[in-house]
Amino acid sequence: MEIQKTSLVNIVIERIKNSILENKLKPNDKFLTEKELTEQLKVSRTVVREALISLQAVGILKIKPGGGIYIADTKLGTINSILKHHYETYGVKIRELIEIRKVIELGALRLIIEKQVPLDIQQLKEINESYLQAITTNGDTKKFDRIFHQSLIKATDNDTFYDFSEIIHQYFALVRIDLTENQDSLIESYKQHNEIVDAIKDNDLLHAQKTMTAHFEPIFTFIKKMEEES
Amino acid sequence: MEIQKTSLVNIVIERIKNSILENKLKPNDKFLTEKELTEQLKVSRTVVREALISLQAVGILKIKPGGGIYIADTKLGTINSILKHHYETYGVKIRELIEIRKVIELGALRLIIEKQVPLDIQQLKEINESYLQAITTNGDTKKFDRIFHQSLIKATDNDTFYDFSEIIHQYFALVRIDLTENQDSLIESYKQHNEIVDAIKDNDLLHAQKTMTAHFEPIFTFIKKMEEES
DNA sequence: AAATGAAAATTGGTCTGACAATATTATAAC
DNA sequence: GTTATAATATTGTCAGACCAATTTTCATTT
Repeated sequence: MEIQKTSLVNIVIERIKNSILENKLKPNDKFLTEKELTEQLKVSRTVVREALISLQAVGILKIKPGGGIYIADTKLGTINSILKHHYETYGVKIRELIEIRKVIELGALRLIIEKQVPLDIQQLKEINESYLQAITTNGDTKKFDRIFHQSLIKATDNDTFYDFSEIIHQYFALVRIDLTENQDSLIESYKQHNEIVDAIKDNDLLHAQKTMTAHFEPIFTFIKKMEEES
Repeated sequence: MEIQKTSLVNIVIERIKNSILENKLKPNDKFLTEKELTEQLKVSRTVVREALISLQAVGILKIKPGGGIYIADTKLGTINSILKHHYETYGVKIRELIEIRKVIELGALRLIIEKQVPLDIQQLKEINESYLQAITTNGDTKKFDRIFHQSLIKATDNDTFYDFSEIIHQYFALVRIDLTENQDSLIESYKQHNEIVDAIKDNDLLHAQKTMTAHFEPIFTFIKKMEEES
């Protein structure tokens, strides 16, 4: 007997959601005001407000004090706060998150090669060269490393996969991890990036995945050491 | 300048979250009542209610009319409504979701074998036998198929991976897909299940993944046919 | 003493009206 | 035309009231 009691607020929430879909409203579009909603839906302002706040909480609407109500522009962004709570509440292990990242990256390689998606090899190489330059000039290495891996995920021609990958990444960002990387290990990463791209070009999934696995090795040994110390 | 103006409601939300963490409240624990919160936090009932509703929307609290406020027991469950919106708003392709499922399942096999987690082979076999019985007696085949795959994910010794896998599964459940399966194809699935288990037992990752890939083949061809028709 | 059931108290749901804080728009001054 | 200021619109917060659902209390019955 899992019957949901339909409160007025829930009804209003559904109506608003439908209204958004029916009117094909896009992110940052202006929505109706509280006043308009109370008049159209013929419910109290209280109910309207609670519905709006609820929809804002799950990232569908964005309420601007004094400025009106808008369609939120974050695709799956509000999941962040939920993940934060999940992370704080349940004892999430760093190792778990890294394993998931590895699954995603290896999976991306498989999708790219198996599906034979058109891939801009040159662009990947260029990103990696920027990565190298950041390494040699003490630049923002993490930025270009992230762009490289993001590009791989994007290349899978699977937007939903990319969205979830981003979620995992943001989840991962909750964890402070101080992996001190010296220049040598960074250059090794650079070489691995190139090796992965070449393997993709050659449709050599095994080689690509093997290199990616090696790419993950340092962080796994780091985690293992951390776990042993604690 | 992305400074968030801290409305009273947001402050109350943070306080309540902290309160939950500090008091180490667990799912289904009873929380404070609206009255108690208004008195403790010295804000109006309106603010308290809007904060509570917001926290309910993201799956942290559960409000029972007349019965009080409780800590919600859904780990990442409330993400569902967000995913539903995501699915309805952005044109999510079924193919994308299946590809993600494949990445997860293949990743699970890798984790199981590479990490050499202790695995109850016998139990997996038994689940699969229940699957076979369901096939031959026109029983609930989907149920046991799901249990089998769930067990594999669980066996990775990675709770977070399992949680995300469940999210994807629930996302997938949004899609109505009528893949008519005859007895023969179901029995083929049963055999593949067994083959996968045996491959795991033999630490043969390649074989396990190859079989799993074959296991996914029917649904991919089905999707391809669907896409061609539309 | 235990079980039943009605009454009372508690708790969340909705409504109304008011005023404050913020953002937008219109107006006036230059 | 631009800028500064005032007026308006919109969301934020508050208070009080009543309704609906649940829980508790307690008298009644067995």
